[in-house]
Amino acid sequence: MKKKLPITKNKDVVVSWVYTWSKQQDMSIHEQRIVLRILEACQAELKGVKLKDYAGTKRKFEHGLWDVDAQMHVSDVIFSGRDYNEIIAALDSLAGRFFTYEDDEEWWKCGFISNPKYKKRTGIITFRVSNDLWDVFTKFAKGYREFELNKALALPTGYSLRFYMLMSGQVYPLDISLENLKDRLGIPADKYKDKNGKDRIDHFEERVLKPAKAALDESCPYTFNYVKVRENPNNKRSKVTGFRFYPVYQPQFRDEELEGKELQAKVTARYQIDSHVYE
DNA sequence: CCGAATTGATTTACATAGTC
DNA sequence: GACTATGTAAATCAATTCGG
Repeated sequence: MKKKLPITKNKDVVVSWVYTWSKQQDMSIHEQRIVLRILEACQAELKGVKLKDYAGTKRKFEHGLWDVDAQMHVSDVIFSGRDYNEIIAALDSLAGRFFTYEDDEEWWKCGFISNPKYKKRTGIITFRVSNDLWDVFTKFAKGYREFELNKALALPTGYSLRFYMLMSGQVYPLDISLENLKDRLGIPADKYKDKNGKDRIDHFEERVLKPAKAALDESCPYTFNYVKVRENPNNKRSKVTGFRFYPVYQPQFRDEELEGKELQAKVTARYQIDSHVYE
């Protein structure tokens, strides 16, 4: 029986992503990197780079019947030092997380990864990614250019990535309270406040909003503008309670449109391989 | 009573000092 | 050096008071 793969507009996938990701606020930076490495592999695949040859010998992503077998080196996830307790903690935690997908047609849920392994002393980690999840990742990766992905990997904070996820597919302006925004970005509620507990909007803007916006402006298909939302909208000096984000679509950075045909061919080719196996 | 000036409160921009 | 916390002055609006 041929498995019906979800055929959904990229936008829907991205929305699904945002939804899921927003629930992963406590995901550690190492877990995030693992997820991003998977995304990276999806992009490589989209670009037609054979996974086997991708990034040297240590990294492998091989398609199986139900899963993608992934192999990488600890240094792909943990940049400084190599404490295997850390990588085990990250794999363990990530294996306990679930991705939920929903569109008009179907609903499903699966773990981010399964069968995580760490070979001691070699620094090699392996795990499996479900084909369903891989498909979603692939579609998401289409909207996220490689350059920016690398930047996200390097960012210890990952704010820009979260903003991207927040704004992708967003059509209307989005109001978010300061508390909610901090929550979504994984910033402790008491950060960016002075000792009296008052918000320092200036710092928040400087350290969080501006860098994220700058990163997205530079290379992403979706970015945003924002204005401050005040307690009393008529009073320009009243307290800032949140922000209103205006999504900005930058089609010049959307390679899906330009290379759409090529990408479609690549993806379809793999689908056909999968289909063949299923039948 | 009504508008103008003063006072008060609050936010922001800029600066400075401390920390890893 | 990058980041954080704190301080201070300028900006600016709301409320109050003043003068006619």
